[in-house]
Amino acid sequence: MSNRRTLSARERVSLRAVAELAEVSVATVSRVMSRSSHPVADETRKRVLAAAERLGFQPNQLARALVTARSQTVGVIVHDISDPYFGELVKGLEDEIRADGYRLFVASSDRNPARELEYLRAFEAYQVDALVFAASSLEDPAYRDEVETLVERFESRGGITLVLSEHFVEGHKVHFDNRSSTAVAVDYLADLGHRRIGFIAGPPDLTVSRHRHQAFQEAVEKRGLTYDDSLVAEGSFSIEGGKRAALEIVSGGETAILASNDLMALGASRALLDAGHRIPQDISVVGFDDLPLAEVAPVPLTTVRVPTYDIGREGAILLRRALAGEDPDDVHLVGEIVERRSVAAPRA
Amino acid sequence: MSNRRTLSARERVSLRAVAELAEVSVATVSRVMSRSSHPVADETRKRVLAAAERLGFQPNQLARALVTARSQTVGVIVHDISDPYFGELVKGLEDEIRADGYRLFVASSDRNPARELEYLRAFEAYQVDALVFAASSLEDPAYRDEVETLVERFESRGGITLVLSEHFVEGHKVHFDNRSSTAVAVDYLADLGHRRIGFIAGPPDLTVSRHRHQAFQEAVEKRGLTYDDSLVAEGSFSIEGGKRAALEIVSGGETAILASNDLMALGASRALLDAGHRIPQDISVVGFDDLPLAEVAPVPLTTVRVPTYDIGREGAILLRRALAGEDPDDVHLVGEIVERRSVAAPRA
DNA sequence: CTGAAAGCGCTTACAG
DNA sequence: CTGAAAGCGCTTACAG
Repeated sequence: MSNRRTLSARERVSLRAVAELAEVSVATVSRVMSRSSHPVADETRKRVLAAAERLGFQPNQLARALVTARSQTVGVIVHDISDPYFGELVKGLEDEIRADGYRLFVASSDRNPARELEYLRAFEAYQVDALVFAASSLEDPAYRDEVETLVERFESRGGITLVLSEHFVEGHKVHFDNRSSTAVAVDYLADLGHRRIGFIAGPPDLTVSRHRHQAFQEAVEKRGLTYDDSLVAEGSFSIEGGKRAALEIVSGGETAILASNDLMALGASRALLDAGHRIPQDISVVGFDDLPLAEVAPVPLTTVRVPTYDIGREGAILLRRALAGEDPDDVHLVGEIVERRSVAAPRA
Repeated sequence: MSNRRTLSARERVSLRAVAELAEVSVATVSRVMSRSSHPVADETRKRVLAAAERLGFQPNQLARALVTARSQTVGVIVHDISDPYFGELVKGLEDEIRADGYRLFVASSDRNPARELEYLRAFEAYQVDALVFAASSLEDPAYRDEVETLVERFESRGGITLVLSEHFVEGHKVHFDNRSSTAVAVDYLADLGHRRIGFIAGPPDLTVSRHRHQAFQEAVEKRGLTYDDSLVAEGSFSIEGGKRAALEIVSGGETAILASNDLMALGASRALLDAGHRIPQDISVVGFDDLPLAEVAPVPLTTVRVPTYDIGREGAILLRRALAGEDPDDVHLVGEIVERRSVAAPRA
């Protein structure tokens, strides 16, 4: 470690070095190293490859990107990479796009408009080939204007945008229908006989929170069930928030709680159990996402399955096609209830 | 979306465009935009800034990186970004290094040597300023040779390497002492009176698995407790693996199980409970990591706390200093038991 | 304080 | 099939 500085003078091996060793021009080396379709004599190719091998030549992607205007990178915005939901999604994206030689910048906005904008600008500066909005948009007018300007400029230069969340940005999109999926959960509970259902909402400044919340209210009213403010609390999409929200709601005499993500459902389950309520005998809990962890919840969690990995994966497939100049159709993915043990019919 | 192609001809706005509008040379524009210390007249600076603003100029980082040989990017290798452990670590890294203007490439090796090598080469090609090994090394001789060659070359060109895991690579390092932390867990259980302790190991081809496993054996023997093969099973660091392993072990009459990560401890807890064992009355379970989810486990999990976020964060601080040309000392972080409800003294 | 020029490491018409 | 040359968008001695 100590000699790092002294060695730092040793130079990079460039096309030129390879060219000199192979006794050909840099143009020729470039052609063989970049797998250009331009013809190169077999014998020449061999010499070049040997020289490259010998010198441990690695083409500089920065230089290549600068001239081709293709960086082979994509920038993805998530809310929080430590949230397993986003980890799963990014994994799906990466697993699929990797083979095409694309590398991923990943950035957590922390749901902070300024921070998200900063990252978006950085992505632009690094000339990413695609922008991926894995994070739902923030409900902030100034932010909205800036994002739209930026995306427009980005696309006008040939950039692709891919939307994997509830977002106002228009681009290629993997749709997950939060509204109908929320309704599915409400119907499921209503069919079981629940009449008073509590709801734990996500952060109010997120589009996805608003959609799930509205869908909840609509579904509940459509079924003729009670909807009032005492039945809903905000849980910030976090474990802690879920705990707080559950305790806030639980006094209202409801027989079930629908949390708008699993993290909150997990927190709610823990808090409810610790407060002496039995799940599902006293109260049912339903989550949203179906994280791998939902199965090892305090009570195995019945939840709405969001095909998170596939959202990433299908997104990558869209991306590949769009990057290749095609105009692929958007894809639509749906949720479904996965029944575990946190739900039962209300006691008579 | 439909007009993306037709617009793609519109050109990027470059230094030159700004220079023309401001009626100065590109050198001058460069100086003001890059906050160079080279003097620029106030009046000139104002004109440049105005022109840049008007054109929506974003300096091209690729070009800048090519000439400065500083890309302001860092490449981080994790095993699996959907594993909350790595998500947490990357978050710590990002939160801290972001302010310095560095962007993160993140890549999941999937514990596949070929894939990890592919990413490492890509990072080199993109001229990242630093390589971060968040993932423990793989126990594969050919891989080891290649990684060492690659890292040596990388460092010889002035690159920084940062190790945040059990790894053979030498570089700046945040040490987490897996051995002593494992011993702490064993001692904790032994002090409670446990004599037969089961162990769920991680994938055998990972250095960190081997270290924790060896430390377990040593600690157990030091305490004069039983160690034999029937007490250990491999659980691949996953929930599913933890389930399988727990069921495999549980017949051996042990009174406690130590899982070498929380994911496996969670799976084990679920499987044990479902098989009719009570935790901790019949059997105690101890995890390793203290994921945020450990608290919302089937039984709130007693576990060894690994300061994951801080490993990332402290790593970023080291990185910042190393990148600035200093030679910061490595940092050492320690584990501790966090007591929840999955452990009790064995029944008499 | 300002600018002309060389150069970072590539790719790609163009000419032969 | 091969190469000389221009150029991608920047930075930075060097000269004035």
